[in-house]
Amino acid sequence: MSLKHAILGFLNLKPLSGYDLKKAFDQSVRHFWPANQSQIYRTLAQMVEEGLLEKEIIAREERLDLKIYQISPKGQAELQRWLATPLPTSENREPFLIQIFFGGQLSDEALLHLLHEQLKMAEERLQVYEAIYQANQAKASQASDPRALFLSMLTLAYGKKGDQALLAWLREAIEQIENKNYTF
Amino acid sequence: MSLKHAILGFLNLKPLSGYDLKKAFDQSVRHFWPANQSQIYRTLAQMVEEGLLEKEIIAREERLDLKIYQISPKGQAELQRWLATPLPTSENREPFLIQIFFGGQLSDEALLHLLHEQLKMAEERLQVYEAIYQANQAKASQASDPRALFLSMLTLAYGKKGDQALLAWLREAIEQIENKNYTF
DNA sequence: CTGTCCATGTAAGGCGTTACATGATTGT
DNA sequence: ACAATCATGTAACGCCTTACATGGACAG
Repeated sequence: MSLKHAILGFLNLKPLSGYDLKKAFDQSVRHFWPANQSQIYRTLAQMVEEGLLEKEIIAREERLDLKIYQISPKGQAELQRWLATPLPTSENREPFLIQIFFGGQLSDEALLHLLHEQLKMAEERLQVYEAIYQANQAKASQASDPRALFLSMLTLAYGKKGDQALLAWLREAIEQIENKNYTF
Repeated sequence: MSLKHAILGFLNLKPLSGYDLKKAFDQSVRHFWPANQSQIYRTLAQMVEEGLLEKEIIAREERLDLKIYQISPKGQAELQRWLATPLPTSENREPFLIQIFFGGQLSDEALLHLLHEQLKMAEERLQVYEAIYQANQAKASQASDPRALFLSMLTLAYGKKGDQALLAWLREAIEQIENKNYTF
């Protein structure tokens, strides 16, 4: 389960509450591993049971107890093991491609509409990636660990390259359909 | 649920048994929508209940009854509606990127090993795509519906472009890590 | 005083995977 | 004779999503 390992990855940097973890996901890995709140809490409980984490309960008057999770030695070992183990390709599902695949049953207009919508979304996503990229580039010179920063930025570069390829594909597809050029 | 709509897409071309459907998936859309056998049978039953399909039972002496599924008018309407409706971007999970993101906690060797394994897998996948592509190109001139064939081939082109982008990204990452060049 | 943030969780349901179960037919 | 293919399904489990539930602190 990758969610578990992503949590271990964050907690190995520093102890966090469930709430903080959710923010950490949303601010970084959500583009390739969205995590939802209720699932985080459930998984955290499970991981404590498995001995991967330790839970520290901080009582506060008049407020909910704050629960801080720390990685255990067993958790660190598991993280190291998992991080170094090559994974089989993840089988990604692309419902959009099902639409294209069966596009023979659709008019040119409907088809082009689908493609233009994808184009719009990919463009917007790419702009978001570029903005994050540049913001980090500005801070790069003061980074305490340039190698770690570089690696985290690699995941962004992956997103950018992927979107650029998608855009090129979409534009070509649109043009071919418009010209009724069905060669491939 | 996209599985349902993919099934509608196939059955709109011609009636099939559950077994045939599984083969249809495996021979075409599995790269962007793998479907597993038991799920197909369950979904088929569900779709009959919803009135999207009709089930014809063909008795055969001494063998299991053969069950052929046909799309109903309601199913055709639903397929048309779904095919023409733009979908939000599907959030794809990439466990491999989690490993890279937390790669700061890994040695260069371990990191390069991960990347090389991905490289190998992407190269193999790309070769498979190329082979399918060329096999279809050979048959393209006799196609009864060149537009439909073109569209199904578009999904393959998508896979190829995506893998090419992945390969470029991987090669660049490997080189940068080898040279300890952490710029981005 | 209204909304957003902080902070925790539970419950139900959906989609998908893995394992199990059965038995005839066809090809080597 | 043995394996692969044809052909159908059930059961259990896992991961994720959506909706629900609660309540203090703080900012405009």
